[in-house]
Amino acid sequence: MQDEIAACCPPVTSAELSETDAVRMAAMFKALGDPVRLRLFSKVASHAGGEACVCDIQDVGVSQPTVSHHLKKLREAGLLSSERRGTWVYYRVEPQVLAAMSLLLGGSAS
Amino acid sequence: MQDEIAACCPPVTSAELSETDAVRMAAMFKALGDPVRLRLFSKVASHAGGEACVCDIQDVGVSQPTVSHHLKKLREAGLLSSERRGTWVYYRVEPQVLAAMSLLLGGSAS
DNA sequence: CCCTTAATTCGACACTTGTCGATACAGAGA
DNA sequence: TCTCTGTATCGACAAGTGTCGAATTAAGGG
Repeated sequence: MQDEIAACCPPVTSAELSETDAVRMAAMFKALGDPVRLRLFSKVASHAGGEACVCDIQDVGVSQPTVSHHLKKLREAGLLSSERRGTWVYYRVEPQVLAAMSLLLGGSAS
Repeated sequence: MQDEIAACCPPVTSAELSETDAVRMAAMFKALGDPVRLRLFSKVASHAGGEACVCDIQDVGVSQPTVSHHLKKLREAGLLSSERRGTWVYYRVEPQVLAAMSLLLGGSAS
């Protein structure tokens, strides 16, 4: 298992990143590089059941369109996935991507 | 040991980030959110002896002033430290910060 | 001193990003 | 079908970012 993680990348301390890998990984880090986005991500990640409705997490001090915009960015970066169920849209964390980032930074895969 | 790491933060999956912690951590992720910067960081981190002279790592496809600019950003984010020795300036990774990010993403501290 | 090499700082500019209000879309119920 | 609530998209704009060439500082060697 975890083939996708193995694909990219070993810890930064062990080998130099290729340009392509750097582009891929930088996009993920960039997605967490905004305080509002990081908080949204954190709210989803720590929410009971592993998923959260937008309505559960949208209290981060910015307007509703801005929340939606940031969630889209997190989705495009592959960090979150979304699913509509009835009126509500639920977001959940993509664990492989999270693990890949953690691994790159030198931690063990969770 | 690792008091600074413990100070910020437990894994995202275990608790929601405060606004202040989100600002602190987002700044670190942001620093790695550029491909050129991530490559520079990777080159320093994987360099023999745990440190690298600017001249060792400046071949990343952008001009030398741009390299210097990115290294400054990484320094300001606390990810790298620098020291001048004679003509050359050496950069090295700050391990606590790296560990804090990895921990936040759910990996074990390295 | 002057010259050479290493690295940073400066000034400028195109491009990206975060934010908002207004608007549109989706589903559930009356 | 009309309305209400939840979410996404649009259009606009100020602020931030990555990049460069030119100029500057730092250190060493003639």
